[in-house]
Amino acid sequence: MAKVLLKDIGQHVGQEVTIRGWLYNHRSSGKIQFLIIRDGTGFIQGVMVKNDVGEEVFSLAQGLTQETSLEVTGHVKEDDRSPWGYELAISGFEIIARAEDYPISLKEHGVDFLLDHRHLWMRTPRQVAIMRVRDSIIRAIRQWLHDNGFCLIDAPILTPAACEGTTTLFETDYFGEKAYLSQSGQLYMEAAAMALGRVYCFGPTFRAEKSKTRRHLIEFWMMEPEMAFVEHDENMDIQEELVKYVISQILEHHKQDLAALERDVSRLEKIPNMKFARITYDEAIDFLREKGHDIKWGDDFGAPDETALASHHEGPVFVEGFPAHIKAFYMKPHADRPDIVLAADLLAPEGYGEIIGGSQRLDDLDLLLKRIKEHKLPQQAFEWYLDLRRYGSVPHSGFGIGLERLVAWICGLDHLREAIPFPRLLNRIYP
RNA sequence: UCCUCAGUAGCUCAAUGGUAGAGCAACCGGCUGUUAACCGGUAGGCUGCAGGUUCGAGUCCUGCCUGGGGAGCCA
Repeated sequence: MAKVLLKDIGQHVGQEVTIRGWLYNHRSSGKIQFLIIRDGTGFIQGVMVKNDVGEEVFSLAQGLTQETSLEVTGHVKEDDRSPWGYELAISGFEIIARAEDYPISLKEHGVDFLLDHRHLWMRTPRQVAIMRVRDSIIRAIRQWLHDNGFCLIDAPILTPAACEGTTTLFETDYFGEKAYLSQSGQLYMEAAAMALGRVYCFGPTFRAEKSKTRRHLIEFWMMEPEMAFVEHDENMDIQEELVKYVISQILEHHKQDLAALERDVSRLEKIPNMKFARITYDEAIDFLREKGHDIKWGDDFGAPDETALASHHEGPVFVEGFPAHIKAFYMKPHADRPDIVLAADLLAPEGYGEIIGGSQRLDDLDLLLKRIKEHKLPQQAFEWYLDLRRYGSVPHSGFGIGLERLVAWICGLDHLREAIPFPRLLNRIYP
């Protein structure tokens, strides 16, 4: 008997097959039962008729509970009455393990309850769709980077000091010395870019901030490309191409998942063929002041500011040329205007906020030393980083993509916690 | 840290200061095409915790705890 995955069930119409999975839902009538079975790759409606399987099998099936694991044998048929297009006319089944009192019903649940049961919540169709899209987003980014000459370089997770020195770090004990969980692999990528030219890292990052909004996670995944001999404008060109490639790949391969998520794809479909808007920080401030926002030159954007800027554009928008004092120490100043830096944030449309932050890096040793002092950073911890400027410094640029924000935008999620399998949130580390 | 909302059955929610209820899930029964099936029945509660006001508190007051949404910060 052929053991078949549900994603391939269409190739077995007319055949007797065996499937293995879990009971998603069960409806019964006096002499006919409907068993909705999922196996991780798809769903199918199993139909069991009392006259076909006999009294004993039929009554055993009556007592099946939600999420009981099963091996089911039957005849595959096309049928429009099934929501999945195919049906299995069940001839027999075996219980692998009976589930007791499954907590997640098909009705609505609250956020707190679902997060406490994330390990089971994952089984629901919506969450499965998100995880599949997430997987493909990661693959698409890797594919594009690989095709464009980038080499994957893994950055360390345990680090001796703050990479950027600003945000709060998770402290841990490193054989009697203080160590910190990485909040960025960027500085290490700069070293790697001097070795291999074009590199990137992809790993978890940790921010011990008391952030409690839909746009924040304590632990999230970031992709950080870094490129030697690439300057500010080309940096943005590369980001734009990468984002367009990812969107087009997901639209091509995940129509069904996006439909399951009830994602309106009409706005996404325009992205690959459009030119991303680029505005300067100066223009952004003027625009926001015209709109009545309480902001002046030199201020950083708040969430409502970002939303206003993004909603004024149909697609993603780059904001470039930020005041130096609100940005990180390693960013290169503009040649004619030393008060601003060659940095750009990419804001996603539809209120999803900043998905990429990038900049050209400061390649001048003396200026970098000065910035480290200004930011009151321990110079000794950055000696290796300063070496990159001592031994053949070159212009270079890079950026960081927040994976979960990209997933949330593409899937149309209203909270980042659904964009990662096991979210770490403020005061929540279970399960 | 601040602002704001909430906490009642396993889950989602009701209940003018006056005997704590429904739907779903569980269990029992009915139904040959169900689509979060439907119909009938059974069981299920120290109303987040601690005080207070009151003849009487799920409801009003105070404090605490837990969680949601937002701000700041960021990807």
